[in-house]
Amino acid sequence: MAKQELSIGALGKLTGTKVETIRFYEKIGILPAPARTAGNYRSYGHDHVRRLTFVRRVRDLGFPLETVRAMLDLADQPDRPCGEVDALVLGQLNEVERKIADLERLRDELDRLAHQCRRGGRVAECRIIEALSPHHEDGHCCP
Amino acid sequence: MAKQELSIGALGKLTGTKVETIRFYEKIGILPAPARTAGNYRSYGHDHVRRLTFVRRVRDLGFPLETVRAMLDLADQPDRPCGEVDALVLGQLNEVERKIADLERLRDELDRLAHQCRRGGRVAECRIIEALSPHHEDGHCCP
DNA sequence: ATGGACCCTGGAGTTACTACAGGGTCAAGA
DNA sequence: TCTTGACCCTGTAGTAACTCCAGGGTCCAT
Repeated sequence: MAKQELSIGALGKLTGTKVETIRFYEKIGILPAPARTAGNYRSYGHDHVRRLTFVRRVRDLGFPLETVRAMLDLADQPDRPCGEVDALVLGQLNEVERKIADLERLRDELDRLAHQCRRGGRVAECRIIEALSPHHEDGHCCP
Repeated sequence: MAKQELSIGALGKLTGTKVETIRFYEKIGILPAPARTAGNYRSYGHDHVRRLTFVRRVRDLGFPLETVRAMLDLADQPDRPCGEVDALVLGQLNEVERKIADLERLRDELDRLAHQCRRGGRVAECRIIEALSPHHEDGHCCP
């Protein structure tokens, strides 16, 4: 395989992705089909690494593939009328901020648990459910 | 339905959860089976609201049900030997912090896009993929 | 007493992977 | 040169976490 070019297995290792998942992303159009070697092996370049890393991270943050696709479209052709882009960007900004807030509450409680553990040898009380309960600005509920 | 008690539809609305999903969580043991009315309707109380809200939020943050289950177990019986609990808590603390870092980079780029849009009428350039690419401490890859 | 909104169970469909089965490619070593 | 083990190919089937639908019962406001 030519220098700079990666086999599917190498790409998988670099990005923490299963080989089957990479082929799946190609099939559904999330990743562009790469060049092939003489022996019909897929051959990836650095932009594939970046794109796949992005996809995997956004998925790991709980966004569906549909959202990933919208973000990739934005990156692929950013010179589109602003109205189209704006609602998308603002909506996602909103969701990102909600997730950050939830994760911070989760982190604080996990932190507390870790310290409590180290002191008493037992956890004794765990408020992890309360950390992400109603009252903390409800987010997506209640009419 | 007695005061304080909710039908499955009401619980769904309160927590932003589909009725079918609630029944699914009951079947796989994430939510305890609630009391039934004379007419065989499920009847939920306030602890169900809190528990389900927690489950939905943790899922929305990209954690699998297996992790949700582990967290719920921790909440249900926190008085367990610390060694057991510690690895779990620290591992999750780690993941939570990685997610927060990724979300903050995503937020910064979305923010930039929103402002760029408002100024030029076009987005012109979008670095959203770069925001979650390698280099930014790789996270879960590279041997 | 009846029509519409809501509930029940059980089973099929969807999304996003994940794991084979059956076979070809390739580099290293006997 | 030949072989053998690691890796690749396509295609299909299985899994996780929902989501939808069919066929039927409950509830209550008119």
